[in-house]
Amino acid sequence: MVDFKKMSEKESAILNSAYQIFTEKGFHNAKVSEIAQHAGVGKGTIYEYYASKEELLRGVIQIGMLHYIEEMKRYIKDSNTFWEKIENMYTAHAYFLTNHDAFKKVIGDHFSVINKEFHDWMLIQRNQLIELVKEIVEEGMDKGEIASGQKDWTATFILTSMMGLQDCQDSDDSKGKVDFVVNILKNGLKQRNGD
Amino acid sequence: MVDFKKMSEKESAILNSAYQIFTEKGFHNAKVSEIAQHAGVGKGTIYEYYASKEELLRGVIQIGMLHYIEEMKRYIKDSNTFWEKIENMYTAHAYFLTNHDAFKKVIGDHFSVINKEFHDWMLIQRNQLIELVKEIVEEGMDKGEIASGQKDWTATFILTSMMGLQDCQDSDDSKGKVDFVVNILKNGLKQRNGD
Amino acid sequence: MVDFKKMSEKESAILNSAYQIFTEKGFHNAKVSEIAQHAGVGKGTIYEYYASKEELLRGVIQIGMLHYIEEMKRYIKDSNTFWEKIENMYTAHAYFLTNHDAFKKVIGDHFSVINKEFHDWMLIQRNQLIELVKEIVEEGMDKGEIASGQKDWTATFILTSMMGLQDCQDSDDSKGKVDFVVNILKNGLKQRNGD
Amino acid sequence: MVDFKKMSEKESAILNSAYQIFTEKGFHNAKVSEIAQHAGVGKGTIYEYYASKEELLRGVIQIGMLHYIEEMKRYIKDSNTFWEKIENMYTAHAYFLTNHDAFKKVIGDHFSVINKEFHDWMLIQRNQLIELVKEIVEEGMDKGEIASGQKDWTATFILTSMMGLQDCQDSDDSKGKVDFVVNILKNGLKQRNGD
DNA sequence: GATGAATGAGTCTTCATTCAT
DNA sequence: CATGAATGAAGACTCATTCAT
Repeated sequence: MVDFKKMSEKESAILNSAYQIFTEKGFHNAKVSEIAQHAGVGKGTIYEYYASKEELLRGVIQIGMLHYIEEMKRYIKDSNTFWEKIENMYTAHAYFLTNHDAFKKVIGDHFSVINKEFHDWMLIQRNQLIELVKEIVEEGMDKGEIASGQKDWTATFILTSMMGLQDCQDSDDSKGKVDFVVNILKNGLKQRNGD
Repeated sequence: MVDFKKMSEKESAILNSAYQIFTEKGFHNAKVSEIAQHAGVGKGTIYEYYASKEELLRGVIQIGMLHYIEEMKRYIKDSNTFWEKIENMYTAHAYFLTNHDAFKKVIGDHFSVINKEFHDWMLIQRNQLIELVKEIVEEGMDKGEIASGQKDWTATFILTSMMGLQDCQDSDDSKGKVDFVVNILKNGLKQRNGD
Repeated sequence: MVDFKKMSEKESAILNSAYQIFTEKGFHNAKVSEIAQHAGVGKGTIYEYYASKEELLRGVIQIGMLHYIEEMKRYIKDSNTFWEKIENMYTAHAYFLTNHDAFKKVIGDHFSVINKEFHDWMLIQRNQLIELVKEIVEEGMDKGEIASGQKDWTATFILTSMMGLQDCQDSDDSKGKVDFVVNILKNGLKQRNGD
Repeated sequence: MVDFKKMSEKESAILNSAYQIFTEKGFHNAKVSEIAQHAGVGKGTIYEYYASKEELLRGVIQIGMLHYIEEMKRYIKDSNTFWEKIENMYTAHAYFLTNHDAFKKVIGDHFSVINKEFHDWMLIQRNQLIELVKEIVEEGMDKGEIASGQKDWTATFILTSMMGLQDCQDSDDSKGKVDFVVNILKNGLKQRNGD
């Protein structure tokens, strides 16, 4: 999955196994002994390279992030226009996630502690939200308030944009950001006649 | 923080304390005994209401989610146009997060297992990404490729939009979605003369 | 099962339920709350009659023992000869155990902590012993060393007699007792011509 | 007490300590930590060898049973006649119990949950029974219905024989067994003139 | 008397970490 | 360097018992 240069074969094996086990089970449910076994090394050997389980997690994430950002930069390097860069960056992101699928779980999914039943419940909640937005989108498209097109993607885009509002600090700040984002959306989604 | 009707005072206290401790320390580092103490009840009392620590987490998240979605619906109810709805929804989201600040941590932040030092490192990584995008944005604005304005917000918006690409399944799917999103961005961020 | 006079209906219900639950699950795995529920009373009510769970167990056993001994005496009362008495006593014992089947579990079976798999293993061990004795018995019958007859019962009888040797204190004591018991067996099992 | 070959010193120590603590306090009142301390090992070490406290109990009993049966077989091996075998078996049994005194407690005594006061009460109950039988025996000897001799032992033997009637399934079954056992007794205990 | 919500002492079990080999 | 047997701190969970109603 993740390949590293300048790293002993053992360390590389450890990091790879850690990556896999962490992504599969989550940090707390992953056992050092399991990682060791998976890597084909002794438990103690891991501590030759990493001072603690947390240090190991950091190793995994660092490697992942470095690769991610490197890849991002590599994709952008040969682009000239803004839109080329953005498009390439997005492509790199999508590509990275597709090929390092599990990685996002280390970064984003902490629900491994939760059983499947509940996880499904969470998705239902999320879907409720998406449905809510999809209805609004559908109505908007019908009335011609926004450009017709992929309803699902549009709803997802709207929802995703909303998630960017996480760091508002006060009412004014949030008002400003909401305006800003909604304005972009307005332009982005409005009826386009030709282009 | 979270207020519940139809719930014994004790259960409400437990849920509130659980909410607080979970958001402060993360699920795995939160101790049931600590939650009990914080709620001013005995350890055993928690188990009268919730069969396990996980069940308790679910209780916390469920309540949070229900409130979140309820609030969302309430804000939208009296809106007529698409853009009113969207704006209100965004406002509700920002408002909710501002007022239930810690909640997003239960849902989105799993880095509580990680010490501050490392957390900072993560932010630096993230900032690297933002800086990368900010540079692109700046250049784009300078060259007139996109409308001038809030550089930070624009970069964040671009980054956030990118995060919505998480569920691509194959190369074609990702290509389509990238195109879709970039197109919206193009329209959303392009030079607007008049409006 | 067990009926008691001079006892409130509630106490009687509690004792009966305790008897049942204790015999089903063993003392430690029986929960006071379960007994209360089974008896149709509140948990606290049990403590009105019995100071503790142990006290309750004592109540159950005492009642059981009293009945057992009473019954024994009742059966013997009208017998005249030694052998009538013995026979009646044995009959009473067998009858009691058949009708208070579970009671012996409280008294004799402490393996409720052990899962089925292991319990079966224990029985196999016991059977090994019985088989061992049965072989000896068979051989003895074939050679005419003992009277022919029920092999199983004979083996069981021999084994049971052996169990009576539990309280030997030293080598001499045990020697004496072994001699004593074996002598009775010799006479009891030897070829009988006529009777 | 129990000696084992092919077993690490640590495991042997654990098993011995478990044996001792279990026999002293009973399974439920024995604490794993206490066993560990007694064995001079860490609590966790026990779990290196035995998956659970129950597994440990099984280990203790299995070893005990294996030794018991082995010893039994060893004693019998060189015997030729039926009565030699029986005598040797009985001797082995008595010997085993004398030397592994506590073992019978793990197997047969579950009253460790009960305090001394009550345990004594139980013995009194048992003695009542013995007294009852002793009286009958005495009378029988006086009247010449049975051979004179050790009254105590005779009473115990009779009582022990009775305990073998535990597995009767119905009235007929019990009748048959009672007859069978009483008949052996009749022959075993009757007046022997010469021998 | 009767109740059951509340309690918290008590224990098994896990697992990251160490260190002698 | 590599190992894995040994460790013990830490914490979820149980359930007998209490006591206000």
